[in-house]
Amino acid sequence: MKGSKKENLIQFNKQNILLTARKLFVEKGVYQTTMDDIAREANYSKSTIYVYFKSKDEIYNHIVYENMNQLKQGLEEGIQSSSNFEDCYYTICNTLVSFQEKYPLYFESILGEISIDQESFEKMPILRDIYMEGEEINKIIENFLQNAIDNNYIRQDIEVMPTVLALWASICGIISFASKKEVYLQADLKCNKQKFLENGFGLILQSIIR
Amino acid sequence: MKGSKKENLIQFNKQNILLTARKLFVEKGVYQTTMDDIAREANYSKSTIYVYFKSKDEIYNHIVYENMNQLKQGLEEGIQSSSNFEDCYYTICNTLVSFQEKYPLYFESILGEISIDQESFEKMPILRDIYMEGEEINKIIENFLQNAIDNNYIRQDIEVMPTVLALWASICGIISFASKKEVYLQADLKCNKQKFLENGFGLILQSIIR
DNA sequence: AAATAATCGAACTAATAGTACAATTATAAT
DNA sequence: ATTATAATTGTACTATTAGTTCGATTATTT
Repeated sequence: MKGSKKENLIQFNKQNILLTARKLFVEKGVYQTTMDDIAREANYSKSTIYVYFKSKDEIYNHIVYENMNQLKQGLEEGIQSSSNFEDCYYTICNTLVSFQEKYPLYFESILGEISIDQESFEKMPILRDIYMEGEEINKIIENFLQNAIDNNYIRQDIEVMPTVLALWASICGIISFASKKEVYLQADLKCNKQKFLENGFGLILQSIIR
Repeated sequence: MKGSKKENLIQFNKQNILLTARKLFVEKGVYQTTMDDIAREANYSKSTIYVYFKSKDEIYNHIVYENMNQLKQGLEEGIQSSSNFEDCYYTICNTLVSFQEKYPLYFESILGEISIDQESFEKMPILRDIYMEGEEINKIIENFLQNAIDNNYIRQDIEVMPTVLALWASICGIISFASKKEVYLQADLKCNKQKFLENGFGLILQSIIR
């Protein structure tokens, strides 16, 4: 079944639609992009769009999934190419920053407005993929932290999993804030985004370091 | 002008509408609540609703403002009734948690999806009030941190303002995460929300403590 | 009682997600 | 080459809802 000519065509069409949606979502915003827009721009009729995707939401979530996958790869590569603990920590942070800058629309979604109940999974299977991709990203950070503990780079008294998630939540919180309040930081605080981020990441690092 | 019988009546009607909207937003969700719903439930005609508020968004933002005001008061009271630095820190955290639990719909908005440009302020004056209320909340946290530095409770090498905001962003990030992923924390991690929060707040505290 | 202001109601526009389905076109099988 | 099958299209449709319009009605003030 897979790899057949037919299956390939289906995937090709899906990708076409997703690419167009991606482009339009960035250009005009998700809400302002209509299904008619996507159909016109991708050169399909609206009916055909609905053959490939059940709803606009499903299109959106497919893009979220692709982005998560990309983020996961970015994290893996970044971690592998890092030489020491601190380097690795900042690489993870910066990968997240780059991701937020590249896909500001999707960053929040990736942080987890995603439901994890069976019913949603059945209604929209891509949600399960998103969930699983999230799990894998967690594991990556978990490994990083466990490694740091084993090698005595950081405090020995921490519980790995809750700390992984708290770290993740804090770092994402800081990135999200920096992005939303960039103008404010610059104007009222004379503190540019980059400096704010470095300061924030440094602070978080202090919380786990030996 | 203010305090006149007429002005009072206007305020009374506005409050009526806001209270109804508040109730319906919680009951059915913001998006699922229509202007017709609000009009019917509040016993005004739709036309009258539009006399008092220019749009649904304006209604929403008025509620956000009221909530921010409440949060500010909560923070002020909490801080005043705290006896020492750590107590105060956790009081601030818990005030935020309570707030998120009481108004989950509005928590994210309060963290700052609010624009701060002149144009938005002119189109919808309540946005300026929201902005200013945010500034005051910042000041409260700033005072708390400055105090702690002065009294040598925490590290002396900290730049106050960026740290205030990084703290705020981290704590809110953790709260937001805990709320969105409560089911996941419980099911997959056997870690209840309360424990996760305590752990997370403790971590953040480590980052500023002496 | 007349003038003014607030409110109402009901019909309207415009936008858009999603559907229905018959007509058309491309692809595959015989 | 012809037929059967599948994919695609176009068009018109439903349903929902934010926001508008405006003449009629009701309440308040003078």
